[in-house]
Amino acid sequence: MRFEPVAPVRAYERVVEQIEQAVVSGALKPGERLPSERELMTQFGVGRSTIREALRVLQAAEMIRSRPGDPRGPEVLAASPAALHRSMHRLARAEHVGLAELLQFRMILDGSAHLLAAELRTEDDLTGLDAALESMREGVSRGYAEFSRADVAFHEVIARISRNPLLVVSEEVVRGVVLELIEDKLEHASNRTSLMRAWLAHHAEVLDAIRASDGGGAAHLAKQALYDNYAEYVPAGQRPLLEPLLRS
Amino acid sequence: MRFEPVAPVRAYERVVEQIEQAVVSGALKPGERLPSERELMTQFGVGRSTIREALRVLQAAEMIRSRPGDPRGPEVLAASPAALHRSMHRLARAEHVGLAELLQFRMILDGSAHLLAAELRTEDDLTGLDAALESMREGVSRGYAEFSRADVAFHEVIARISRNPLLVVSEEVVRGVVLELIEDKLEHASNRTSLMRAWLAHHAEVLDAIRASDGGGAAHLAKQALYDNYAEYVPAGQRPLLEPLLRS
DNA sequence: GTTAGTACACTGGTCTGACCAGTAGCCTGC
DNA sequence: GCAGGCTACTGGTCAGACCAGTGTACTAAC
Repeated sequence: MRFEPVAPVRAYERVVEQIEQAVVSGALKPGERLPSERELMTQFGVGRSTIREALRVLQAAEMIRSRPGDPRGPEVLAASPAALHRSMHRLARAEHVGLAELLQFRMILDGSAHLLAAELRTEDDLTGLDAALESMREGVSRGYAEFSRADVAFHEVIARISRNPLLVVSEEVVRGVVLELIEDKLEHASNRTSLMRAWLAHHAEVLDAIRASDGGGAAHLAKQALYDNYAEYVPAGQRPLLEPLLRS
Repeated sequence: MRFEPVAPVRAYERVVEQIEQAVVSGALKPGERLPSERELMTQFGVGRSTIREALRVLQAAEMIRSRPGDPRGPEVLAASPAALHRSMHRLARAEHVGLAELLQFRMILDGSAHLLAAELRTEDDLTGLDAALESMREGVSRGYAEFSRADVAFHEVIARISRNPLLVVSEEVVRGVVLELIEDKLEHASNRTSLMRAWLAHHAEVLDAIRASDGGGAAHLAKQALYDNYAEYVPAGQRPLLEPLLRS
């Protein structure tokens, strides 16, 4: 017979618990309002400081937002990857997770998204991809910022075609963290125009593979493109970690 | 000329900012202590409630932990994936992700983990896997709960061999969510012993592939095993979403 | 000298009550 | 009909208090 260690349960934790439960169960939908702090205080039978600490925790988790003076009370937010992004970013900075691991993960996600996209794409999806590629082509002459936005849009279309929100969100988060880690190095890239052209050519190839419903090909192209573009920022000793993914 | 919208900066946010900065910059290392709330109050020149709200936020981010009565003050924690785990869990439950998407995602993660494990495994890793498999074999006769624990342990070893914490954490989270969704159905499974034996055989095959450094084979076996075990709970119309992954 | 027991100073958790700046909506007075 | 101000609220912050619990230093008994 073994006993579990018990931790004292704080009052604010039980408040968080109940509100969180109401949100995830759907009893409180995004856009709806919580009662005011003073009202919650009487409903929960605790002091205002307890309520406020609970609301702070929920706010840090990006579940609610409150604004002084708003008589409608704190707002319930839609689930967003913002909190996920923050915690992943923190973890990455704490260097348990380096660029190599992030890139590895991104190759996995991006490769799978392309594979699924190639297999599941409809004619409409292809039209959307054509449009996204065209924006990128225009972006080349409009400067890096514009091109980058079009690039992100292309990736988002791919992710959407794969029809898996988890894939979409994870990829978005990891992409953001990767960019934050190397943005200073990217700033100094000299030959941006040729980089953009190469990137554009990659995407055109990917699109061809997707059009041909060649999932394996699209996945490989996507992973290869990530490797070609970012591997130089990964310490040489860790690059072998990425290579098995290119062969799959 | 465009202006940025400004958001009022709360006092507790600036407290969070400073403490967080001290932690990520390394000025405060894990295991070290923050001053007591009353001391922080005078250092920051704010009231105790402000300090407490800041500490709550940091605590929700798993950066510190405080215990009443400890005269050494709040403890700075080492970076851990716990916060990431929580936010991913929340997102998975909130986003309209069904069993099909979860399983798809898990096949991707598990497949990639097995692929990497097969390519990166050392002799020591193989020893660890042998031990884990042995525990599973013993678990068969000790009942489902014991077997399940050994199974989880096996998966964790695999994930650790792949040497990517993101993969480890994501897979753990998704596995948890999947189990939550179907646990009621699993409870009623009648022929548990034969299920366990089949599962065990699967794992032995996987181990063989990993021993042979056959990444593709290990990945395929892992995905196939997930499909065989869980596809029956996925609505028939959504099963085609999973099949492209089996062919990669 | 060692040890059991106790007193104390301190911790975080919670409550109360207060004040402030700001908001939304009503409600005048034109 | 409408601009402008009034008012009742909101959240943000502070001050002060009490409590249960902890760690430590001191004391008393052996």
